[in-house]
Amino acid sequence: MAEKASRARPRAPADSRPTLRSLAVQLGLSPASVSLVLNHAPAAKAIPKSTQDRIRHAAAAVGYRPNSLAKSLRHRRTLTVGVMVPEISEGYSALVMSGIEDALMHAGYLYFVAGHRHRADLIEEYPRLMLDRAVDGLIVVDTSLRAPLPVPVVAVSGHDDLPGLTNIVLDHAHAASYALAHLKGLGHRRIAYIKGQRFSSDTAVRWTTIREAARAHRLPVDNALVGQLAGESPLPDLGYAVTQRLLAVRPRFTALFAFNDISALGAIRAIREAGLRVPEDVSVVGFDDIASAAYQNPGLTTVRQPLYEMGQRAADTLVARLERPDQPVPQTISLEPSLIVRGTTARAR
Amino acid sequence: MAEKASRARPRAPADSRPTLRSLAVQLGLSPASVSLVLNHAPAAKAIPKSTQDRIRHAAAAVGYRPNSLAKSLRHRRTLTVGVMVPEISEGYSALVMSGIEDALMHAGYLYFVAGHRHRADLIEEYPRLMLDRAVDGLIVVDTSLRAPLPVPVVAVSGHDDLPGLTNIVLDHAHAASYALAHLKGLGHRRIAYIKGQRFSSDTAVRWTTIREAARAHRLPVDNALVGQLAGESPLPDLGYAVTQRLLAVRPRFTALFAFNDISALGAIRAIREAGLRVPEDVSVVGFDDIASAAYQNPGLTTVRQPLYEMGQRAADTLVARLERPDQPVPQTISLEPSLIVRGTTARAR
DNA sequence: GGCCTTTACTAAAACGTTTAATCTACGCCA
DNA sequence: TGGCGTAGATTAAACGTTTTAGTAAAGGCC
Repeated sequence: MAEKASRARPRAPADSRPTLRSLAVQLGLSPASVSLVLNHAPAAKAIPKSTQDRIRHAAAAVGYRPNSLAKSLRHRRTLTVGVMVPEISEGYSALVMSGIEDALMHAGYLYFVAGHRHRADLIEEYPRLMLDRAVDGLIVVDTSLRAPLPVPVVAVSGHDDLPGLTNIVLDHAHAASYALAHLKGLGHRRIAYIKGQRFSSDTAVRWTTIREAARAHRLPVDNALVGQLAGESPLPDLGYAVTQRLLAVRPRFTALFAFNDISALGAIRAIREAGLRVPEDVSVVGFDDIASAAYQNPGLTTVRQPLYEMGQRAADTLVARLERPDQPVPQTISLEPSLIVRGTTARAR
Repeated sequence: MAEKASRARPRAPADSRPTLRSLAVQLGLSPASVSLVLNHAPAAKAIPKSTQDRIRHAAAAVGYRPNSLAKSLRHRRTLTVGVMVPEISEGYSALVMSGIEDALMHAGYLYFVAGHRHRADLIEEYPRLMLDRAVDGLIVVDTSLRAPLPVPVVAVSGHDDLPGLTNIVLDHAHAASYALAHLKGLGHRRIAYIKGQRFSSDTAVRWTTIREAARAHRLPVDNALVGQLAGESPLPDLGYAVTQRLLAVRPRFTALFAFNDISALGAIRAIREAGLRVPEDVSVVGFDDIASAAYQNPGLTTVRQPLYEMGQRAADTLVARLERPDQPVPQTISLEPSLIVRGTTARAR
């Protein structure tokens, strides 16, 4: 069957995979015919069943797998997308990526990942690198884009208005309202807030909607009780630092609404170190509902973002845009938050 | 300067990037010359400085970026590697990936990510998909490989002995010894253990080394106090379930050594729900030192794996193997654990 | 003036596909 | 006999690079 092992072969060194051409030679056919058949091209119907079978069997026998670089070069699409996140090693991005992964794999795409750590040069550079690799589209997570890109882009928690960009966002008005209604219902009036870092793409909307919700619920917002995360660390230390400052303000707040779960954890630590108990003395509400929120002690009360779904939705939307480029580009897709009440909130005393 | 906008261009439609050929045409040169110059090929020294400058300026002016599919097709290397992890959305993989990312980016590589969730079919399938995309090599994290692959592979926490495979491992003997010495020093003798899932690549070594360390420290190991994680969940629930069963065994254990931090968190919850305090009544030691371990309440005492470094080391090793294929393949690279004592361990009472 | 060397490039094949256009042999019909 | 349609393929260009082997012209040397 197979050719006898020969010391000097003309083509196809042992280490490289069979190619369309080598397969064709072996079959005594042209690469064109083999290609037509293996791709179920319409033109292949001119080729008799018997030959088709011969081709398919041979392909299976030698384990032929098409070289996708060559395919992509020809087709001008790679079935590959790029994903940009601030950090890989962090609850928020990780959950979103999880959703992205499932949806992309299901659609037959592979993806590159790049973590830019909010460094402006990398936010410029990575899209270029990925475009060089001919990605068909891009998903950016919690990353604000300056200029439009020459491929379809979907932004998770993005709020930029750029041509060719679809934003997947949370309904922040509802989110703020849920949290404040909950705290108000527990009797809290003096509430501290931690805003996000300036580079975080949700920071602005979140704060705007919080103030609107506070007004709607007739809750005062004391500027002295508004802190802001400063620094690049993806760890709770930033929330810890801000909270220490907020704790110095008198009269003391009875509840705190953090920008995210990570900073809420830091806040809780600061509160405890100040000799106060959570939730008996101070209630804390986080944001995101990252995986570890449920396993804190006590469990963290938080506004849940459907992060996995947001990732999934982003990937599905991108794939849809890639497969049907003639369809209109969705501008904004909004998802609903929910309030997860656990153990860090209690009635004000 | 630029050609006037014309309705019907022969080549290079507006939406596609300039190519080497279009650049050459524009310069009145052959693609060969342009390629030689832009790549600083040795043969380019025959080309006068003036022409070189002309080429480089034109390239910069039109923003020429080489098509890397074409390059890769020609060079038979893509500067791309594949990374396989069990879960993306989890502390362990996330930290390792972080290290991988930094090292790979630094070396000029991009990478695909695939999360297989320990499904055997995906563990088979993903390497194929990535090889189809012509990755130069593969990094697998906490994933056991059945068959050798036709590209260099580095495994983080891998213990398989396959040709072409480099394993990055922890010194498990030291890890076990540190933890048990610590517990023994606190007066614990009755210690419960949680083993990892069967599919976890560290499970076997870890347990072997724990028993050896126990013998060395003259600590008894009561089989009734040995549990094993069962199930696929990457959440603390598995540790919670196992610990509930272990808590039923009398006389009760005074300390527990969990397979990882995630399961330790579940264990702590179970212990508290049984009305016991951590660490006053029961000490708990985790493993890994994932990011959230430090921010538990109290902070989790754990055996730290240098996960970031392991990822970095894996990527560096892979790149080295790719760039110098003639060098011998390192079989095993071992890194040192350390014991991080926080608040979940205390003197036995 | 003849020969050699250097300078400044170019031609063309190759990487592995896809696909529109073309070809050949055959059978059939008028 | 000539013409035509069709089955069953093939050819060749194209995707965008790289790289070896070449070539034409100019300059140097005797």
